[in-house]
Amino acid sequence: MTKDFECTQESYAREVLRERGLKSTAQRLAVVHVLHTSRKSLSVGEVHRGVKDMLGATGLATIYRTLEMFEDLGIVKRLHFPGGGYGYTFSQGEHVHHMVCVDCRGVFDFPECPVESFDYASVEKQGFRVKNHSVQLFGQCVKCAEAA
Amino acid sequence: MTKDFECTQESYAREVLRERGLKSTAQRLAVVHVLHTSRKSLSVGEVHRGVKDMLGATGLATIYRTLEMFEDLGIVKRLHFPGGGYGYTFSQGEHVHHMVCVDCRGVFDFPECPVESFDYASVEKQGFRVKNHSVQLFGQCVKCAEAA
DNA sequence: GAGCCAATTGAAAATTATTCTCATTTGATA
DNA sequence: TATCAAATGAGAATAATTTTCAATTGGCTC
Repeated sequence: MTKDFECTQESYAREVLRERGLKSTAQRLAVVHVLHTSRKSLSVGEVHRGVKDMLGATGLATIYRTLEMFEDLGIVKRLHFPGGGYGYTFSQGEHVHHMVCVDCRGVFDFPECPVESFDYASVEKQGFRVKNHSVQLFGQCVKCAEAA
Repeated sequence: MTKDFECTQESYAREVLRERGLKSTAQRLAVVHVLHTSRKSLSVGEVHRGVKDMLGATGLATIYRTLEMFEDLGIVKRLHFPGGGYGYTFSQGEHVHHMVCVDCRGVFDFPECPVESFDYASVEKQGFRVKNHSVQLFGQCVKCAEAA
């Protein structure tokens, strides 16, 4: 693996992997590169294609394995679309939520957490202990709005 | 179809279907019954099993078709679990969000919307027009907490 | 820099999930 | 109760995901 594509995001991934005793393989770093240079969320197949463009023949199973593992490590987020289907987006572990354009599947961050100030009292009095949450906004980005 | 299982939820579904010129078939009403009498979200397969228990042999394709259609009609909601996979829960069209127990996949409603008071300004100044949103809380319900 | 070893990968098979097709059945309406 | 478009069932077809296992490779040590 040359250093052609090295950047903050990859160093971050390397670091997280190293901490866990996992290897920073060319395939894994390519997944990071493909995802973080894309402004839209990518399907498994799209990530696969991107990685193949960088490295040549790459097993699809590796992509599945990597994405699942990265999700556990907080390196990527899986976003689900209203009509079904899902995609992955790069995520540097921070608490960030996403807006997804339902037309182009573009992903836009919003760092404020709308749920943060929410009073869980009413909810927790049922005895439910909230561990984490998922918030996604859906709509249309500027470009797609103009195109329509 | 006997009236054995008739109830508010089914009348509601009948009504929605009629409004759209769709038929209230035994299979569709059974899907409603199975989902709304379950306190946990059900996978496609679980809905299928439930419907077969009520009606006998039923095509799996019908279950897929029905659930997809019901989602469009707002009669059911599809919930995605953190580790992957998803399930359906009955939903009477109201704006309700859900807490999902990650152990038993039980579903608990919370009618207040944590996102309602959120100020979209920061987000919309990027030109993104928010159309709708998805909020899910994950955690542990009382029973599963006690069992653990 | 070479050698070692467990971790990782690729390729294909296996499994699982989902959609499609089309002949048959059924609900809603008259 | 006759009619007919809508809906279903069964299974084939397709797509998505996981598993298996031999071959490769990254990160160490020397």
